[in-house]
Amino acid sequence: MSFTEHAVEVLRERGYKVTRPRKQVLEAIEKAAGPMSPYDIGKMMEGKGKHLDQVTIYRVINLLCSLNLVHRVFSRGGFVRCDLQEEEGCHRFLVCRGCGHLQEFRDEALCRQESQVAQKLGFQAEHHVTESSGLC
Amino acid sequence: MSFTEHAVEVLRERGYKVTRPRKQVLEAIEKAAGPMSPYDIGKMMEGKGKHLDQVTIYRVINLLCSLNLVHRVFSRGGFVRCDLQEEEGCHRFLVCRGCGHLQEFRDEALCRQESQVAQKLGFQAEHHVTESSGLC
DNA sequence: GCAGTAATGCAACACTATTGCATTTGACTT
DNA sequence: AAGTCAAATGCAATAGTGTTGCATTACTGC
Repeated sequence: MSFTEHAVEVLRERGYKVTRPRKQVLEAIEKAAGPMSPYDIGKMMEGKGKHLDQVTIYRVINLLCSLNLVHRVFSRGGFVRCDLQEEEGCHRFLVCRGCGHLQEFRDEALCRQESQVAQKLGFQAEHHVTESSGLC
Repeated sequence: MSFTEHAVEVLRERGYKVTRPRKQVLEAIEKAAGPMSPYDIGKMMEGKGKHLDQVTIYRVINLLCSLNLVHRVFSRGGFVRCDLQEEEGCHRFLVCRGCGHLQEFRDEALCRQESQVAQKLGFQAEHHVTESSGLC
């Protein structure tokens, strides 16, 4: 099952309508090589002769983020598909400053340790996002 | 020695001129309760009757970032003073989703472990940024 | 196919960020 | 204390990011 197909199922399960714009945004993100900004998606659609309003794109992306179907990559100013839905609360990106390659992964131990250190500082952590840059 | 005073010394040491705009941006960030965006800084200055061009603010902030004097907080869209210059390559923020309180800290062990996990994935990490949300 | 609501499109607006070029000014010399 | 000059700023222009309110459209369930 493709990323988009899976996401469509999640939308349905949660009671959200499966609309043309939502499918288009999902497909754009699925096919993209790297993070896509809302603007990128709009331009891509325009290029294909299918106009999508930017406001709609923002709203769709917000929804997809809240459903953990896509993740924002801060350091790249865009969004990527998320294929690691099992766990929540923690995700990490490796971003290569050479080729731009991006890899997402999770690590339970790291996540636990992070929360522990936060706790020692009097903080109840719920969610961690780590972005590492370097060379792949 | 205040944050601004220290930063001014660093600028001088590194051969950068100590200008009125640079001091103003430093003071704005020093006094701020939370992260300041370039726009915030511009408005703050305007409020005090001291105009500062936005382009200048962006350029000053870029310089301060490159000198590790301020850090960007992605999840808040702003910049905070950095008082932990000793180590480089790794920094972490705890952001309280209740009161908005922000705390920066470092943890060598966590940083090492992160790099190790990255290495196992074939990635030579140079820099990590983690932002954790939760409750303080 | 129809009804009703959720979602979209549009208009408008505010903030983020960058480039090129003319002008100014801080640091250094004398 | 005044002069030099490269570095830094200000301005104009431009493009991308992100949000709100409201009228219209189109999915979903019947």
